[in-house]
Formats: sequence, structure tokens, C-alpha cells
Amino acid sequence: MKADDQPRMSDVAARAGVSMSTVSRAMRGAPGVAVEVRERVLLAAGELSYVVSRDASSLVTRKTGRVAVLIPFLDTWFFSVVVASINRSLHAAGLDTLIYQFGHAKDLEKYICSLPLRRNVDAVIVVSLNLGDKVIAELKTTAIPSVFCSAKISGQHWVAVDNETAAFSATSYLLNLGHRDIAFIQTQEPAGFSWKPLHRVDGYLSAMEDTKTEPRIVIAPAGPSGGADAMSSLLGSASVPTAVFAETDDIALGVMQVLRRSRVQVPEAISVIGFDDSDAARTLDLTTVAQPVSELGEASAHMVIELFDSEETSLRQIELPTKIVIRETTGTPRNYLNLNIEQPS
Amino acid sequence: MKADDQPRMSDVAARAGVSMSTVSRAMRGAPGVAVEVRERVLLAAGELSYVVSRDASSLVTRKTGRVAVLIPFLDTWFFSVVVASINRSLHAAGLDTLIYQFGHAKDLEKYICSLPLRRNVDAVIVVSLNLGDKVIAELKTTAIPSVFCSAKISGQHWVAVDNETAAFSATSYLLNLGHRDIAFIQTQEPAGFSWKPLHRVDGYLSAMEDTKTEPRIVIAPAGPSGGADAMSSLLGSASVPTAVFAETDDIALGVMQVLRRSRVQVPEAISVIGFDDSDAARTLDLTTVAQPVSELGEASAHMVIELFDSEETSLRQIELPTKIVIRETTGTPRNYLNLNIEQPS
DNA sequence: CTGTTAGCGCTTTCAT
DNA sequence: ATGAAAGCGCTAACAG
Repeated sequence: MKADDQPRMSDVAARAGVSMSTVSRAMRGAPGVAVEVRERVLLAAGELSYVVSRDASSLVTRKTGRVAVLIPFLDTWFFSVVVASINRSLHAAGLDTLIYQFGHAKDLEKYICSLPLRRNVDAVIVVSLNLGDKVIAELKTTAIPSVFCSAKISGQHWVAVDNETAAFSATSYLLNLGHRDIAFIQTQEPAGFSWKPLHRVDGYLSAMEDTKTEPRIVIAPAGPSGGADAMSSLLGSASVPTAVFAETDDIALGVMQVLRRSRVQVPEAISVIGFDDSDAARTLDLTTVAQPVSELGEASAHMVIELFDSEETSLRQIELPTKIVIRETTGTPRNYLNLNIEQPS
Repeated sequence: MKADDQPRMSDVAARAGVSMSTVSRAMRGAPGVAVEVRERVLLAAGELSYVVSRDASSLVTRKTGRVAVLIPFLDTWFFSVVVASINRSLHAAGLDTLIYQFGHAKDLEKYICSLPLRRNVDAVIVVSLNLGDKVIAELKTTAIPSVFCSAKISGQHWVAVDNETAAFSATSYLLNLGHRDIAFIQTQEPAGFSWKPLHRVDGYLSAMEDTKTEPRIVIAPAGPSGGADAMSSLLGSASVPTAVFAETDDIALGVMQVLRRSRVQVPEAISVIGFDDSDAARTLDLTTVAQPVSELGEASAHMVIELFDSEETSLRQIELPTKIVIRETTGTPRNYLNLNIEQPS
């Protein structure tokens, strides 16, 4: 063993008095090693604090043991839960997770096209990212399996929820409560940003249309501050809606904030419904559409693992259920209860 | 080039009409290649969609280009922001991030002691984890540089904030407002859990002691539900405090939730202050102690990178500042304004 | 069940 | 400035 170096497999072999192949087999639990010998090898390895170099074995097995996760951000409730879940599932299967954040589309495209992934990961999970057709095509040329999480891409493996249907029923719920003036706050897709449109607005629109009710859409930047802006403008409009459907809980948080500051009673004066069922939604007792975020990540990870194991190339597409969680921010419209928004004292 | 395989460096060499050494030098921008030749090589590589195999080069350079991040969880505001920031900084330096979540101490110990890190990453960043002395010692034997993020470990490299002083001034602020009955809600360290105690309670205690005021500590599980439990029990006690200092914003969220449900006015009847300045705190207009979470991650990443570059082994310990952010959940105690908690209508 | 022999795809002296 | 050759540490046939 070279003086200052880490022990290598040959050191273990020498110490255990066997050949390297035997050590190799023993270390990774491969069959064909006598129990007694295996123990001796493991013992020797332990004494030397030896651990196998993945780089060296990857080189020959042509498997990296790593999967890349491409995601817009990490520091957001939804994404952090997805990644946490993917990471846990992958880790349980002995795989490492490599995370790449691509908030901006140009970074993403530059990255994908330079394809540092090629040969350096066994698979990639793309979360919520709006890859263009050409980028997807590019990705397929690498021959590395990919699954899309929280985005339905036709012809690709994916796991996602049915946002449109979920939004349809959230809207129907409000409609059934008697609301007729329901605003939808949609997060704008800033130019150069890289996530998939959610299609929730489509569900809202078709529910409204079915009831012959006039839709009302406000576009706002993502996040609570966008929601705050949108609600502020709604509050300043000629007629204030009786209900607000926020495309995400984050938006709803901002909505709740300006409502609270303006002393507008929720749900007496205005009903609010969100989407995601984030921690914050639970704490605020916000009515919302829950999607199984953790399961989304877990299913994606498992799909990747299956893809390794089986050679069949059949398309795998999993749709996970959503459910509406009724809490304390929705109720019948104020026309039926009290005619005006409560005046600030 | 083997039929179904990815191109290798020799393929690029052949196409560019140069030797492998030249391709190698050109690909990684090493000196000693004519500009004209370099361009030819890069062009050939592009045409072949060639990318260097990190595994192969790691094997010879003995650098993996990966750093491990050991962290309790990922799906929490604080941790997700730290990791996002570490990941971004590392990525900018061309390094990959490997994330390992260890909520439970036993997983952690098992993991560290089996040391799969050894030889497989260039460095490790330990976030908020409560490694025992023996585990730290074990870690040092690997000779892989480690930095501790959000945990001051004497004799080790770290970047952290001064929780004790920050908590001292948050408490002093409440005291200066005139509060005398201030409860501190401390998150309990469940047996088998693996994070560092925050020492915020110490700051609270010493501020209270300086003023000869009776401290009052409630222990609760982490997260909003723990905060809700704690506040509930406080509300059911013989004398309800005029102010509550929550060890984390998460706890404060739970506190706010039960206060809202109980129609207790904040800050008129009870003042609430949190710690972290999370997104949720901002949305709730919660007074809190802000710590520079993103900077914590960034500084840790940079420290790791420095450690690679310089050989000097001097201890690097960086303390980042906190600041108290006064919003709308704190005010003078109710004794000075209105004598009782508002009754639910 | 165990050992021997070839590489895996790159980087690095060391020549030229 | 460029090329040839020698490995980096491991696994995978293939023998025995």
C-alpha cells in the first residue's frame, strides 16, 4: 500500500490472503464466494477502512449509480418535497442523486445540449421543466432513460396529476356553493423561464363555461408577492369577486396576506381556494386541492429503477389522484350572507 | 468506434487527426495546444456529441468533482434553502452535489462509519447535524475535508450564526417593550434524532436572568403542529404569557394558527416572535429573527472550494450576522393596553 | 469456489 | 506543441 494513500482492493486481497477477484465478489455480495472466505475479506476490509472506489468500478461496469434530477428550483415547498422524496427512494436503492437547478430556460438549454449528463448518469428525472421538443429529442439521443415528473409529455414516461380535472372540480365546488363571480389567479410564465404551464386554468375555464358563468383571470408573478399584487388589483376593481381560486398555494398565501391586512373577512366576504396543500396551507387552514407531492417523487424514482431492470420499452405513464381539502377559507358567497365587504374600522 | 456505444476520446482524436493526449488537453482547456488545433478538436467533439467520462478521468486525477452534503431533511424551508444555495455555488464551480438525508441519528452513524464517502467525494458539508465526537473523529480519519454549516464545532471549519446572541436580543426586544411574562417554545430533540441543539434557549435565559424576570419554557415537537400544541397548553395555563418567543418560524406558525382559531388578537393580546425569517413568516407578517440562510450555504460551498485550493490548514470559522425584523406580531404587553384576551364572540 | 488475464476511458510523464 | 506509453482501481470473462 502506497504510504499516504487510501487502501486499494489489492491491499485487502493481500491481507485476506485471497485474489482481487474474490475480494471484488465478496465486497459486492456477488455469488460464488465461500461464506468463510467472504467473512475474512469483509473483516480485512473493515480493518483497513477500505471502501470500493465507485469511479473505478463504474468505469468497467458502465453504470454510474447516479441519476440526475433536473428541476427549476430547490427552495420552494413543492420542489423540495419532490426532491426529498426522489432522493430518499433512490438512496434506498443504492443510487446517488445529482441535482441540477435550472430556473432559466437558457441555462437549461445550454446545459442539456452540452449534455454533460451523457455517460455520467444512468438516468434523468425531469421535474416540471418545460423542455422544448428539440431539447427532448436531444435528450433521447443520449440513450439515457428519462422520466418526467409532474409534466405529461406525450410519448414519454411520466408521473403526474390531472391538473385540469382537479381545477375543474375545485371550480365546480365554488360554483356549487353559489359563487358566480370567481376570479382565477394564474402565475405568469416569465419569458425565459423554464417550467411547464400547469393547465389548471383550463379546468377553471371549462367549469365556468359549463355553467355559463363569466370567467375572470388575473395573471401574476409566481409566489406570495404575485398573489398579493393580484388580490390588490382585484380589490381595486369595479366589482370584487366573491371567490378567488389561486393556481398555487403560494399565490393563495399572498392573497390571504392582503385580505388580512385589508381586514376582509375570509370566507364571509371572499372565499379563497389554493392548490398543492403545502405546509403553509395547512397552517393557514386554507381550502385547497391536495396533490400527492411526495408520491410524485417516489413514483418517479421507482419508474427509473424499473427502467433499469426491465428491457421492455413500453411507455410508463402514471397518473396520481388529487383531492380537494375543504378547510376554513371557503363558504357560500357574501350575497347570501352579508352584502358587503366588511369595512375597515 | 464500437457500434452501439458512446463515442470515446479516441474517436474524437481520430476525427480531428490528433493524438488522445491532445484531445485530452484541448477538452479541459489545458495549456499547450495550438489555438487552431484546439478548435479542430472541439469541433470534432461537438460533431460526435462527445463528452468526457468523469469516471475515467476521476480515476486518474484522483478527484471526483463531487461534494457530499449531509443534512437531516430536505423538505423544510431552512434546509431546502441551504441546499439550493450550496448546490448553486458548487455547480458554478463545476462541482456536483451529492445529497444525503439523515433524519435519524442511527442512520447517520451507520452511514458515516461505513464511510462510503471515502474516495467517492472530494469534500463533505455537514448541515446542522449533531455528529458525536467519535463520528467526527471517524470523519477526520478519511482525510476528506469537511465543513460544518449552521453548527459551531470547536476545532472544525464552520460557518454559522450566533444563535445565542440573536435570541438574547430578540428577548431583550420583548423585555424593552415592557413584557415580563415571556414564554419560550423550544423544539424538543426527540431521542434518536440527529440535529444540533440551537442554543437559542440560552440567549433567552440569559436575557431573562439579566432582567430578573422569570423564564418560562415549553418543550414541543418540531414543526407547526408542535407550536400549536405548545400554544394550546399555554392558553390553558393559569396565567397566559403576554409574549411568546418561538425557537423557529415553523413553531411560530403553529402558535399563530391556534391564536387565530381562538380569536386571540396578535399583538394586542399576545405578541409573537419567531426565528429564521422564512417565506411563511414574511407572508404572515411575523416579527422574527432573520438569519442569512442562503449565505450560510454559499459560504460553506466557498469554504470547501478554498480548502481544495490552498494547502494551509488554518481553521476557517465564519460567523454570519442575524437581525431582528419587526413586523406586525409584536407590540407592548396587553397590561398596558387592554387587560384581557379578547373574548371569542 | 477461486485465481489469471485483460481491459474500462481517461490523464500524465516523458520524449520528440 | 504534440505523441507514445504507462497506468489509475476495479470487474469480467475464462480457466482451473
